[in-house]
Amino acid sequence: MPRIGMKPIRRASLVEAAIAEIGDSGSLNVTVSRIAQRAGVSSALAHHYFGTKESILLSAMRHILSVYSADVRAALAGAADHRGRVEAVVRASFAPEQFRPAVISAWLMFYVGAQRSPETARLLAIYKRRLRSNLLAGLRPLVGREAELAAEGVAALIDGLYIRQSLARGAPPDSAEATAVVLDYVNRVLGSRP
Amino acid sequence: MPRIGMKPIRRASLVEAAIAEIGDSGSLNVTVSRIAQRAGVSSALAHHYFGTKESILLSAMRHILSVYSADVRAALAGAADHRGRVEAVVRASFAPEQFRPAVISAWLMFYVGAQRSPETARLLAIYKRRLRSNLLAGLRPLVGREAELAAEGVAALIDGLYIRQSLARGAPPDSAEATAVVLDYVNRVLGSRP
DNA sequence: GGAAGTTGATTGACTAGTCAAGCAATAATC
DNA sequence: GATTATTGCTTGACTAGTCAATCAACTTCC
Repeated sequence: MPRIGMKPIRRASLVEAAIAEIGDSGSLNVTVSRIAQRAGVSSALAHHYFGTKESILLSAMRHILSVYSADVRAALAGAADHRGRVEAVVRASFAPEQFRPAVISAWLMFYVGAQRSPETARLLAIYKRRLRSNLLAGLRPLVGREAELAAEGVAALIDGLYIRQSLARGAPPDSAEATAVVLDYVNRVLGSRP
Repeated sequence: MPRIGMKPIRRASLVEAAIAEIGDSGSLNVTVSRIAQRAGVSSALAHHYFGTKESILLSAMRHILSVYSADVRAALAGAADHRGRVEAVVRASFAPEQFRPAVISAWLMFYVGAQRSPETARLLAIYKRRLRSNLLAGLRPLVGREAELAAEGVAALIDGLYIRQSLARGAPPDSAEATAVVLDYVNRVLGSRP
């Protein structure tokens, strides 16, 4: 049943299947066969479209990062002031679409992958830089040179809450509580300033 | 050259080699052969003493956790008041002996392992509970029911700083800065209370 | 007829775990 | 004090299994 124009469809469904598979198996059992099977195709086809397994996983990572970036941009667009911008970044980070088991597992796997794959490390470094930059843009006008320390703290807090959630398999992620923890920190940093 | 009484020596050196190997290769390349080779023995010997690969890795984890526990206890013993106890836990968490590349990589691997190994998850849950309990003991007398949120924040901050450091391969971990970030948070929570 | 899409079967590399045998130090026996 | 048995230690070679990647062939569309 070969229909023309399947390339983007297959690529998308394989990427989706890879993320789901990572989420289910906890990131190490992911074989190309399993990903392909979940996407409803043969493993050979996965290789046909991606070449290597690493390429599939990198595409999955790029997909997650780009969805996250879009969410952050959308949240920032609706923010009224500096404080609002910081809160927007935090809320976007824990939006239910992001803060769900499959994506959380995928993030953990990215950190592992970055240990050996330079391309994974590069993508993660871009995320890290962008997050820091977004936070600083909101914080610096409000707290001046304290901003650096605070941005580092907020970023680490976000990453830490993700990683801790990955441990609680079974318990569904609680976006509201995670957001509350980070915003509490932000409030302490900003105090009652404008 | 078989001398009697080698069992504890071999077990210790294999555990040490496992941690070093995890640190070098970033946690996934660790094969029993490599661990054994680094410890200067054959892979069969590693199986003789540990039975399974998982058992080697669990022993490595237990070793790291027990050293960390001892460090925390020692730091707590020297603390004068509640605030000192919280600071002691934080400082112990980033003591140079703990906060070094091999151990940081090992922690990352524990989180990954916990996804599938119930025993790993159990050990990590114990660590999580103990950390929380240590923090609460110091925080609760000072901030009452705000303590829960603060303890969760401090714990996530510690985990997050570890995970972020795992990314900075090459750059040596900066214990002082990590400690400063967390203590800054603690100070904001405690304010200028006694 | 050619191009795009797809797969079953295969290959080659790697790995955890097993096994039987060999070696050195101690203990038992005379 | 010398011989022998026992025990702990160690290994090379092997098994069985997995997985990424390749290939040759088949199918449908234009």
